[in-house]
Amino acid sequence: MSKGKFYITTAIAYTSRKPHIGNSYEIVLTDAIARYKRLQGYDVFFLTGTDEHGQKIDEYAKAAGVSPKAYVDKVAGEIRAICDRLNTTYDKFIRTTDDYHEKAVQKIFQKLYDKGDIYKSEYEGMYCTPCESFWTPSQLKDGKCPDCGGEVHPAKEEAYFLRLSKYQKQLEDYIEQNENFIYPESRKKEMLNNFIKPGLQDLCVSRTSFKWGIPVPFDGDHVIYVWIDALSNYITALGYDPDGSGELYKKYWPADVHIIGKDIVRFHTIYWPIILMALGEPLPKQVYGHPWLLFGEDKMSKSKGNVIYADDLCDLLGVDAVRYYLLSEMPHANDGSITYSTIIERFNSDLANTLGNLVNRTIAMTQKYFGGVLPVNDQCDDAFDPALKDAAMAAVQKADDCMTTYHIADAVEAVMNFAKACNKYIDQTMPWSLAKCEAQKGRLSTVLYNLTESIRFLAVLLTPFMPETAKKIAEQINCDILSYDSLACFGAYPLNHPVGTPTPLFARIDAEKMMAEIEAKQKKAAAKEKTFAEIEGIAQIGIDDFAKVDLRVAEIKDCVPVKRAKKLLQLTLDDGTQKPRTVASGIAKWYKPDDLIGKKVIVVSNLKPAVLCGVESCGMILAADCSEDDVKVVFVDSSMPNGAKVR
RNA sequence: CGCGGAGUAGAGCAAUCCGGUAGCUCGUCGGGCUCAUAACCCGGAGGUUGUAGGUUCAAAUCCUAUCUCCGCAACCA
Repeated sequence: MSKGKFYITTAIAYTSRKPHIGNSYEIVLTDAIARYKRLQGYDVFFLTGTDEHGQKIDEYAKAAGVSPKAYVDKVAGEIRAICDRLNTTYDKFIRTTDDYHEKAVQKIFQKLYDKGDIYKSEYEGMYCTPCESFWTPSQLKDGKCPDCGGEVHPAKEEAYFLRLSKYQKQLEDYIEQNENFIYPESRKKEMLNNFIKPGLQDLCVSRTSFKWGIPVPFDGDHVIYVWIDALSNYITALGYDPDGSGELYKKYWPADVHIIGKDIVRFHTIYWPIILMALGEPLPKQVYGHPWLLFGEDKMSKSKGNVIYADDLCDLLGVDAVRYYLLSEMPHANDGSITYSTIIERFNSDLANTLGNLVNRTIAMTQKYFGGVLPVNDQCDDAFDPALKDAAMAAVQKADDCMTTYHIADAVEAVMNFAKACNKYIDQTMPWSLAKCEAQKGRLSTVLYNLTESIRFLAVLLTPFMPETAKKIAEQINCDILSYDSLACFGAYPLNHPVGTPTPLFARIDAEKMMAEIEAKQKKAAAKEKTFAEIEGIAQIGIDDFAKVDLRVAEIKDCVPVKRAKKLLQLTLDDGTQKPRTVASGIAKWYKPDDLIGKKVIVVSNLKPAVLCGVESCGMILAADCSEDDVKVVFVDSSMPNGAKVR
């Protein structure tokens, strides 16, 4: 029985590097919602994928010494593998380098251009010829180029713009008329007050500074702005085509909800709706900006070897435990945190003790007292029974309320609270005591039946969150009545029906032992990282490339903090020339001026000057990244003369 | 004074909009039970709600100041 269609998407993941566990939250969250909707009978289409264009990827690929395409193929593969490992049921995995997507995006761009909503204009500014850079009047320093201090002249560069201004009123009306469009509420105010009401400026939607993108169809010098490219995936994946869309598109668009991180709400609630309005297509019904998963103790960093990846965690604890943790630990509005000790704690207390033990003890008792088959009886009810049944029905209702507002953690909690109610029911009814008296057999049978039926409720309710566990529970109670509709009333579990064998669902974890293992693993990873990993994959250069870098010994004569900058120190160096050299360095966190004055360092003397927080920096001093959060300047012997060339 | 978020029991969070006995989970301590995975059930201890003022009969909640932490931006040449 279908309740209608439900189209749900994640943001597509940027293929800059392998995602850690925090990045994996979104796909699990979306999967839980998708599974829940399917369970309820919706015709669900669940889309995820990867965003593979842009300057950053171009740069990463260069650093790795491979082509952008080879780079994104590798990372997209890793991302997809993690989605699969997390047992997510996406219906389609789109890549923005897919041929059909690129073609459709070009058509979209063309259509908007033909319609006049994208227009060619000029990016105006002050141009510095030697630096090949544009500057706005406010960036200029005394009317000169802030980079080199040279003359600038007014110049124009052509670019394509999207007419956001035209749709401002229409967007504002849509947001105000559709209360739930931007969710949660707080983000809606943020968008309206900060961006829309002050007035939208037309958006520059093409780039000429790099090539790794989809070319503008009628102007090969430009590539399409990555956000136009990326956002379009929600419709190109369904076969949207300005000249006539496919069946999937007709069936599923508009999206019922876009699940995205809170940092990209702006793109999804301003640019995206306007693109759709310009195309004449309906707008998504809702955009949910979820919070981020942060890291409790230390910051994760490769060099410490403590980056938590979803697949490693799955190896350690099992997929469902990871899903359970992500879904139950993340608050609805605030950022959540993750540590190994909280994962283990939750695993033991919720999964092993509350849930696993409940299933185990119930089935064990059924086997022990009735050989696994509960005889039909006349349902000897007791005072505790209505409370249990009410709790079951309440859990279904509460979970549903929470799921529809995307309070996933609360929905999970509602289900686990019911498991606790079952444990309490066992203590109240004391089956072991009933078993001692033959006259109580009927009552005992009723109690165990109620428990088995309750466990069936749990199996169904847990399906969206822990699909494998739900399946295992169903097997142990030997029951395939698992539809959502079967929760309409208490008592669908068949009478006189054999249960399976009790097998622990989750083995308790010895926290100390596991922490020791993890630490050992991290040490190993950190050691490996320091010696090899950073060096592997770096593109090789020739001696002539190196010769371009001019390194000199210099003495730090003076050092002051830079105003308005947290990380910068301004150094004055004696590099052997007559002229003192000023260099800005981002080491304020680790060094005080007094630590540096009088010391000798190595300076890259022929680096193009740059202005940082108002300070003109001519060159840079060498320093080592000792770990993610520790930097040490390379000091050299004081006997080296200032200005000596280092090679 | 760049923008924003957050400071509540040992830990993680709720209550804050719209003032009215500060709740929940984990841990801890005590008790109970013995079907079960040292599990389960009950109870206790633990908080002058970051700090200082103010408004009020009454402040975690409203106002002012201040400190700290975290994102973003800027910036790590």
